[in-house]
Amino acid sequence: MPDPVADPDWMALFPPLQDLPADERRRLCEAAQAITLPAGKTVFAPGRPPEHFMLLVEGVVRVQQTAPGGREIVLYRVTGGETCIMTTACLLSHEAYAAEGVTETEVKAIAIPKSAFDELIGRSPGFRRLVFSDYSNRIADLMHVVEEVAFERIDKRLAQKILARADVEGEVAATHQALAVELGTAREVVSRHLKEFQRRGLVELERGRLRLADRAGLQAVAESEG
Amino acid sequence: MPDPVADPDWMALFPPLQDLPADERRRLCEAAQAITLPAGKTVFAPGRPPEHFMLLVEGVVRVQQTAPGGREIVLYRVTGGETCIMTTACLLSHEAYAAEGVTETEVKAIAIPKSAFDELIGRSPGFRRLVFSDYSNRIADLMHVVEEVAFERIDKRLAQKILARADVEGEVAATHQALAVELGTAREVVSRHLKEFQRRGLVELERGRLRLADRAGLQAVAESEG
DNA sequence: GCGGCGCCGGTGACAAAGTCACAGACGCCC
DNA sequence: GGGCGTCTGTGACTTTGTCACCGGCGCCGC
Repeated sequence: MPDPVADPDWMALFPPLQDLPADERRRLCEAAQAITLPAGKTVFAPGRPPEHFMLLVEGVVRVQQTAPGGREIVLYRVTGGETCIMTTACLLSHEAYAAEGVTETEVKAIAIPKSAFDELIGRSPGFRRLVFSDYSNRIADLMHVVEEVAFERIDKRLAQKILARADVEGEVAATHQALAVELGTAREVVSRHLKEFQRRGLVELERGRLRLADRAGLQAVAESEG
Repeated sequence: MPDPVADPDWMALFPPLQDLPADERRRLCEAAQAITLPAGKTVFAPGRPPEHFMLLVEGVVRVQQTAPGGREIVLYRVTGGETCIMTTACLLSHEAYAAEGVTETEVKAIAIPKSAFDELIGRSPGFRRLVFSDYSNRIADLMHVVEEVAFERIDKRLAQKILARADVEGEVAATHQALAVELGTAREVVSRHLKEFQRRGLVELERGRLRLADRAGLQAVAESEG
């Protein structure tokens, strides 16, 4: 029978932690602090050093970059069961944040003090794997962003994005501006392409939302070459 | 007096390793294997899983991405005293490479078997710091690339690049194609901008090389706004 | 109810960047 | 010297990004 102090609910999301001996789990749980953040809050931003290592339990954090000129681009999202790499990187190498993190939903997370993090990393091979694998995934995400931005056509990327963000009804709740930030482009560009999609009968547009009218057609655009 | 087996030359490049007790250093040195690669060799590429963790002792490895259409972009370079993150990431999370690594000079490196790497990571806080800090630096590099590609003008980036690659004489040995790959753009675009730089008296062009004629002028372009 | 204000989307004109096709120049090797 | 591959130049065109400005919509306070 599990010990409720050494096995809180959130720990189920992080299987590697369960490899730890019970007494270490207990110490970890005592050091950890559960926090809840509302949607739309800035979690981290350039110029604010973090103090804790973060495990995200529930919700979504969007990580994005803002250019001096005001244009923005979404880099990746952190969801439940993942660690916040930016925070980790800053904690471990004392560098400044180069990006900004914003909660997109209400977020529940576990904060672990740096000292406890260091100890865990040293003692638990599973925890190391967790952290390293999150790092690797972020690097893969970033390389994907580079590839998209540098080489792919906007219409293709836009089609991919709205297909990915559509709910089961085929509805996408996003302004043109929000989609532009996803792609790292300008709002006008998104507006024009959406207009063209509409002309071709691929989507129907409304203020602040759109509906997929021809999924197959959009798929064709999303998978088109060069 | 240092033990020549436990303190080979290359270890001086990796200070954290010197924190290890002498017997562990010795074991590490026995497990490690020094390798030398000629310039222009592909070190890793999508589809080939690595078997060793790599410490780069001397030389430069260029890491780049190739698009289906054949266009390429340089992501970052690995130099002496750094670890090869792509290799590490692949070793630790069993993912495929998403990029390609090519030696730009002759390269001397130390290969460490996965098992020895795991042990080191567990035992040496300094070694962990080394690996994590290399990870963080790569992430920072990649975010910088995203920012440049998504938001900066080509002429500005080109000016920065040739300033950075010029030797003390102000010479840059690179073809237009090579510069295009650095920036992730097309060769024609580079040719036209260089032509314009020449017209303005900023550079002198030759086949396969160019010379800075007006460093201050280029600097102005490199630092210009929007 | 009405007047602002801020966000949302639309548009035209233009500038910058990327694509395509092709041509000439240079270096090198036989 | 001829042939070949790489390097560079160029024109015409498409796509993307920028700028300036518009009207519409919703919301809030009065």
